[in-house]
Amino acid sequence: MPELPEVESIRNALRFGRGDDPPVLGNTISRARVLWDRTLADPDVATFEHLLPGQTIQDIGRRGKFLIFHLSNNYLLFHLRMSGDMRVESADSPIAPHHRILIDFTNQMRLAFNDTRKFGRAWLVLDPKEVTGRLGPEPLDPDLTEEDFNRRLVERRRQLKPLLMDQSFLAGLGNIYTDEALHLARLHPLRLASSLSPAEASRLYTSIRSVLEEGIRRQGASIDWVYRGGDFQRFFRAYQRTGLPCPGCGAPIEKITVGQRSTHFCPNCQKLY
DNA sequence: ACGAGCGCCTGTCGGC
DNA sequence: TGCCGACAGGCGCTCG
Repeated sequence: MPELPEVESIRNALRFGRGDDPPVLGNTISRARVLWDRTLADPDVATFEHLLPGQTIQDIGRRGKFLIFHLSNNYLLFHLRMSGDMRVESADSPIAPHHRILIDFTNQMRLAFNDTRKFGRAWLVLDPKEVTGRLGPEPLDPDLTEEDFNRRLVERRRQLKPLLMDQSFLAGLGNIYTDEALHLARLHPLRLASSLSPAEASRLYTSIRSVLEEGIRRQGASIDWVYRGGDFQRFFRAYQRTGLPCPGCGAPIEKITVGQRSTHFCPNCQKLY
């Protein structure tokens, strides 16, 4: 579900508002309710609901695919996994299907974590590194240089697709943006990272940044039945384009399975050897 | 270190 | 129309 650009778009909507939705930055929490216990990873429900009221949202950040609320005394983290979403609504509106956690504010608004498939998780902690400590670097971090990335890449003897989706290697890519980055870089998803030439590694570095930046610019992708407002799906080069012409050469896009995930690529532009 | 399989969940879609 | 399997933006676990 949401990958880095979608989480970043949600973060921006919560900070600055979007459409009719007001921002929640600066709001003070009046009440917290957990409607599906397993959504809360830590602490227990009673402690969570007790600690939140009175705290103010001082900032809203992101690390990889984690959304991070900086509160007065704690950090509140969400991982949206496959179907999670954040909704801002009136505090007295009816509880919609699949709402899992509700956070009411003193201004009569409410933040709802809606998650059809129940894979999403929330944490309330003193230090966000308790949750995000094992993540790899941020792909768009200016401090992540091409040299750093290429060095870490070619020392791994692993297929590119699963490596790029490994959050401890790089934080934020999922199935969509991995396929898009590999297509833009003209690299086969099964290529071993250690086999890349310096030029190929550089192409991958540039392509990852390019597709993530475009995703953010288009406010993410809206696919399946989970509409999020973004329209990056209209500009996919490979993802979910099986049989459609490659934007580079016109050959039909192929779909294979890699690491249990559907993988889309152009057999002409992205050769294995 | 790495890949494969599975579990966790609900909903949609296509084929029969 | 109804049923049934495949599949879906993720990740943690076990097992070779």
